[in-house]
Parts: sequence; C-alpha cells; structure tokens
Amino acid sequence: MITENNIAHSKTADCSQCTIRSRSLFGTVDESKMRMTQKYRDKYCRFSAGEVIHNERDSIDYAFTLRTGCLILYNYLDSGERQILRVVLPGDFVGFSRNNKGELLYSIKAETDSGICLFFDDNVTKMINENSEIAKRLIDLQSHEMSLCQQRVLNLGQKNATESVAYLIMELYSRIRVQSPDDFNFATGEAFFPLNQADMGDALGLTKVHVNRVIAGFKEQGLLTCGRKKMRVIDEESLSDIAQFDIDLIEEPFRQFI
Amino acid sequence: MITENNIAHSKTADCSQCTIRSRSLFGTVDESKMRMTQKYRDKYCRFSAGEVIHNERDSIDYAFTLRTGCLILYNYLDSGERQILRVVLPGDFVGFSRNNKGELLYSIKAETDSGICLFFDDNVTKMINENSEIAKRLIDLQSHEMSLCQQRVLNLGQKNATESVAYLIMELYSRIRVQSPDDFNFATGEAFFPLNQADMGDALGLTKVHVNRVIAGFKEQGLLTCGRKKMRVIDEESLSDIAQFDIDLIEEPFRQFI
DNA sequence: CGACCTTTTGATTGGCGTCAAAATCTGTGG
DNA sequence: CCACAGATTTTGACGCCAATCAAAAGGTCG
Repeated sequence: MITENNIAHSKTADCSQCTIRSRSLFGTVDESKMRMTQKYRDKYCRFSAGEVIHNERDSIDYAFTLRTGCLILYNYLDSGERQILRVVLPGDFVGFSRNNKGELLYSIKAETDSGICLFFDDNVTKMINENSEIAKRLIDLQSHEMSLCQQRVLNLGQKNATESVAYLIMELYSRIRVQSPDDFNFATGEAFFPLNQADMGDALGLTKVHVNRVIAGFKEQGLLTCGRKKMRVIDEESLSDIAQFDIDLIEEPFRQFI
Repeated sequence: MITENNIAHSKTADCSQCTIRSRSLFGTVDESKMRMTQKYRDKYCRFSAGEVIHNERDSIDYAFTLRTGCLILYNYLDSGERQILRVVLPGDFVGFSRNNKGELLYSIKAETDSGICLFFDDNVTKMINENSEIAKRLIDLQSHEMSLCQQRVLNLGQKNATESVAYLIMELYSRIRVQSPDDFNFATGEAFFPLNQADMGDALGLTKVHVNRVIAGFKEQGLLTCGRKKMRVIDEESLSDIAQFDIDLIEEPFRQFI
C-alpha cells in the first residue's frame, strides 16, 4: 500500500529526464506537449525491493507507469502456491484489468527498488477523453500486453520444462535489454536479472528444484552463464530455438492506430 | 480466409435486432446513435463449423465482433501440439494483439456456425478518433479480456487437472449463459457446449484421455451431466470451489471510464 | 449399414514433484 | 576481518500425476 513514505517529490522524476518515455503511455505524444502530459501525473512514488504495493482484491483508484526497477504481479491459490502473472519493466503500464467491482485481481510487489509515475483514475479518464492520441496508445499497449500473456498461456499449456524455462529467460533478457538498458551491459552481454530460480518456478508452474536442473543443463551446454540475479546469454539463437521464442514480440509495441 | 461466400447482406444482421449489443464494443453507445455505429460496420460474414477464418501469422486488416456462434483462437507448436488461447462467444471483440509487423499471432476457427460483424482497421481508427465513448469501451473490453487471460495463466501454471477442467467448464458454462442465452436452456440448466473433450485438452494442456477421466469423476460425484457437446452443471457451488472459480469475472465487463 | 468421430477403459511409462540435506553466496555486526 | 544467520543454489533418492499406447464402445450422418 502506498504511504507517505513512498511519495517522492515529483521533481525528482521529471518527464523531460525520462529515458523510457518513448515506450510509455506517452510514447506517441510529441515532446513539445510534455508539460501537458506531466500535468496528468499525480505522484511519483518509490518502493524498496520486497515491498508489497498492492494486495490482490483490494480496491484501487489509480494506475501507473513503472519508471525504474522491476515489479511482479501475482496471485496466490488456496493451496498456498503462487503464480507470477507478469513481470513489469520500465515503461510498462499497470493497474487495469479490474473486475466488475473495480478490484485489481493480482498483488503487486517491488522485486527490486522501483519508482512509479502514478495517475489517479480520474486523471486517466481525463487523459483519454481529452487526448485521443493517449487513448490510442493505451489500446496499443494493452494489445501488446495481451500478446505476451497469450504467449505465456502457450508456454504453460504446451511446452515442457526445458522449453518454457528457455522462453522465460529469453523473454526477460530481451526485454531488459530494451526496456531497462541500465541493467544491461552491452559489452559483456550480462544483465541484472530480477528473478531468482524460485521466482522463475512460480512464473512457470515448476519447482525451483526443477528450474535449477534445467538451468544447469543450459550451463553445461554453454548456452548461458548466470549467478545470483545475473544472467548472460551466450547463444541466443539456440536458446530461442529451444524456446520457440520470437524476438519480434518484444520490440516496440505495434502502432496500429496512428 | 474470408471469401465472397462468407459475405452476407448486412441487412440480415441489423444492429437494431442485435441481442448482444449491450455486451459489445457499442455497449455504452446510446441506442439513438445506432445508425452511427452501424455505419462503421463494413461487412457481415458467416462461417460454417470447422471453417478456418484466419491463419496464424498472416497479415490482417480488420477486426470484428462475434455476433452468433463460437470461435476458437489457437496456436500450433513445432511439435504439432495445439494450444487454444481463447474461446470467443457472442459480443466478444477479436482481432487486436498484432505483433510489430501487423500480423495476428493466432489462428481463428469457427467452432460452430458463426456470424461476425467486420470492421476494417481504417474504420476502427475512425471510430476511436471520432467517438471517445467507443475508445473507452474498447479499453474496458481489452482489460476484461486480460483478466480472463491472466486467470488462464493461473490455471495452467498452478492448478492440477481436476481443478483446471472444473475451471474451464465453469467459465465456459457461465459465459454461455450470459453471452449466448439461445444456447442455454434456463429450465433444465443444459447448455450447448462448443468444445469436445479433445478441444478441452488443447485448452488446458492435457490429453483428451485425461480430460475424460476427470470428467468421468465429476459425473460419478453427481456434479454434472454431459454428452456430445452438451453440458449440464448440477452443482455449481462444488464445481466452483474445486475450480477456485469466481463468477464476478464473467459478469458485465467493468466500466472503468464513464 | 458402414465410415467416421468422439468417448471410454486398461496397462504401462516418464517427467516433474517431493522430501531432505549439503554447498554456496550475501549482508551484517562485533 | 571474521563470525554467523539467512537466503539461494545445488545435488540425490524416491514417488506420483498425467502422458502414452492401444483398443473397444458408443453416436452420428450420409
């Protein structure tokens, strides 16, 4: 939950300094209108790694863009099992998909130290009403997110452990390179990887033990090296083949309506 | 693919006769503006059960609302396995989530005889530009669909065969009651159920053999009766409990922006 | 009636889970 | 700089859920 402690001065995250603006909700809005877009933002909030931002089923009256860091969206089942639904990286928009009572159906946790640009629902409505560019951009972002979610269904439904671990690694590794370049060392190919093996298991419906065995196999084959929250993919082509992963999905969201 | 054979006279499906308008893209548009909304529709097309409407990865220049019948969206893997991503019922909007080349990432097949209201992309853009009511509705529909998709991820990732078969049955059965009432006998509780057991397996990542065993168990416990494309749920509460299914998800999409 | 599709049943196999414990890494404070 | 607690990764033995293979039974339609 957001408390006073989380709220930072908006000045600390000015739109004009934003490195992920082009991928965000305002990605198609001309820079000259930056003051207009910034006006809609209500707050800039920070969270420390491990902080729970929102609890499944609580009501919520805002949505946000992740500016820095990494969040996970997840659900718990009665059995106590956790399913990670989505890994959120900078530029991603979060807070839609409410049920018919206006509740958000998943919990949100900061996986690493993170900063979000917050918009109250009223202001989201305003943005959409006043600016069809933003409405269209939101539709494109949603539809891009839907593609990723459907690929996850495909993974979980039909791929074996090796294939789906490879997919998760390739998807996240590629997205980090594009969305969070500060966490990616372009010289060495090493990325800061926000998920540990237990998290990966929770995203894939596997146990951490089995995830470990699969990754050990990849290391043996020389496809990647990794350690505590670090990941370096050595053979992207082979891993992509194993995963049936298509990089086209990760690039800039399609601009269907311009 | 759509051919001349599929195109029916638009008059055969007038908006004023439409029984699922309230759930569709035009659900929030006042009836007095019906002529305006109908103007955007380019074609009304019919498909027979089994017809493939669109092939994975082909380019496409339209989106549509399903008016009658039932469609499935699916992908094939290299292994030849099929994953059903979504079962489309009347009122649902289909044709977004393109990749950055404008391709649709899934195939579309008519599971039963079906009729669709087709909009070319240009007209979708026009609708959204000219009418923020429609844009907002589209955003709400997409976010509702996203919730359903995330629930599917939860099912596939963390639930066992019994739970996920129960979930699929409850989700579809409930949606048929709401979205396709002609296929639902409110006196007996019997629904026309568009998926056979092999299809259900392809939606859940299970084999048809195992789906059959699970359903046999439900029958033994007196939770449901079913036969060739028929389904009658006797004990909705027990099945919902097993499935951890929440009916709130199925009701009218949340109107977040009004 | 015969071809075909779907459902049902049985026997066997295997991929991944479960349980348990050791090894390694990380941060913290004395 | 080292000691120590806690988190994460790694390894091993064993078990089970759902897959696989195979075939029979039942429904549907021309």
